[in-house]
Amino acid sequence: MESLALMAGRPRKAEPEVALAAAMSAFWEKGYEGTSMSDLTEATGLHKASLYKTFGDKHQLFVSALKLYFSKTAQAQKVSRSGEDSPIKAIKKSVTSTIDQCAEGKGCLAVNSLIEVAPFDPEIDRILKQFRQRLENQLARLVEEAKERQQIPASINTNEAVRLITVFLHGLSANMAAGMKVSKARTLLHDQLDLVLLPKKKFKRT
Amino acid sequence: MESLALMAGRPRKAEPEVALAAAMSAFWEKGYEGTSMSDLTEATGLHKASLYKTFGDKHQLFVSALKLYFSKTAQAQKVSRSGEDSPIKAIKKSVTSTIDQCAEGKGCLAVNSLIEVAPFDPEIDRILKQFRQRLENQLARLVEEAKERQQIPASINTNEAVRLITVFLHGLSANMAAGMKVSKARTLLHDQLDLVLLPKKKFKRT
DNA sequence: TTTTTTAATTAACGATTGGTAATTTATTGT
DNA sequence: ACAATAAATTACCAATCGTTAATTAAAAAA
Repeated sequence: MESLALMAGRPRKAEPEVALAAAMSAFWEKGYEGTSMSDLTEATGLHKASLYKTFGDKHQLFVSALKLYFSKTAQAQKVSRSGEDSPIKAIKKSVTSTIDQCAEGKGCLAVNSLIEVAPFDPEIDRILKQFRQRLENQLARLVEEAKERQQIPASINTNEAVRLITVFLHGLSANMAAGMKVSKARTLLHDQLDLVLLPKKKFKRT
Repeated sequence: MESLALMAGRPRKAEPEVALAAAMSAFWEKGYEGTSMSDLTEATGLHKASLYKTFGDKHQLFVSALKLYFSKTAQAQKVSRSGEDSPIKAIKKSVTSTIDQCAEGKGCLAVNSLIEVAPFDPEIDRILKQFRQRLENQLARLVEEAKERQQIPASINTNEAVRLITVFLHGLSANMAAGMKVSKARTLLHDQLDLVLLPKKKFKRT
């Protein structure tokens, strides 16, 4: 059985990959509970029974959609910082691409799910934690590189800096879900990056 | 008809205020769509029909619960900073009380709603924006006071500082909804406050 | 005691939910 | 032409959703 070759049986209306991408968009826009099977059939162009046959039940479909979201996000970050030699610029490009992906009042599927489904769904919780760890490791590596190249002070605590950035990203995502403009989010993000990655000066308190 | 006096008719099983508080907890824990009318009857001890008679439909009940949440939050902040003369300490106490309220893996009802319902519900969106504005005005006032007392440098942009704090708070709330410990959140919050309210030093980039 | 008032309770409404079985349509292999 | 295969399609399932009407229970007022 060849992958590209002709197969027996009635030909499918849509490739599973594009149907999954459509399902991902639906979940992203309306949330897990907010997306009904009818919404999914409308989004994918497939009928209920076909969805169940191809992807299993709603939960399994959501898991697949979430994983697709992660791979797309990771690839977008990779692309956005490709060819960038400066670690600190790579950080900026990487996190900015995350923000850009949150456009159109949808926020970030990962953060939305963090609030909406993770508290009641151990499997989703595990997947989200895993993805978050990958993102944080990636950022930590770049911070360490920036230190080595003396772009930022060596006194900075890498893990703390990474946490301050990712938590802030989550906050931006929440606000973008409720309509914050991309331009506003980018400005705030760059302010935060400067704050976190540049050293502070002693200041006498009264 | 006196407010505290006896009224004709069968006595009610629970005061509307305590029923509303119970409904608020239910929405807080499970979200708007995730909380069914059955959940609400169980939480309040009232039957469906009584809930409709007392609070209107589910949406009106949610609006009332959200407003109760705001008044409780505002009061908690007020109490936590009462008697505190130092503006900068008042800021810390105020925002820390917000974090403390997010305990037990529920996050903050306002941030949860920001993601889950605001994008599809103009009325909730308006209420949330209004509440957010009140919180930001409160913080801005304290930041200005801190400047006047020279606790923080006058060079700080008040609105920007306030935004960096509130967005970070939203990020913390999202993470606490998914299980981040209160102690961890408090540590990160204090790091962020120091970052935002203390001046940065010039650093030579390569 | 009877009337009035208010809330509790029961029962039911149509619509929608996630999920399946049975059947039909369209293609490949023999 | 005739199976074999795989997907589309239709119809349907029990359960739950938010919501409401009708009735019953318990108190105050007459």
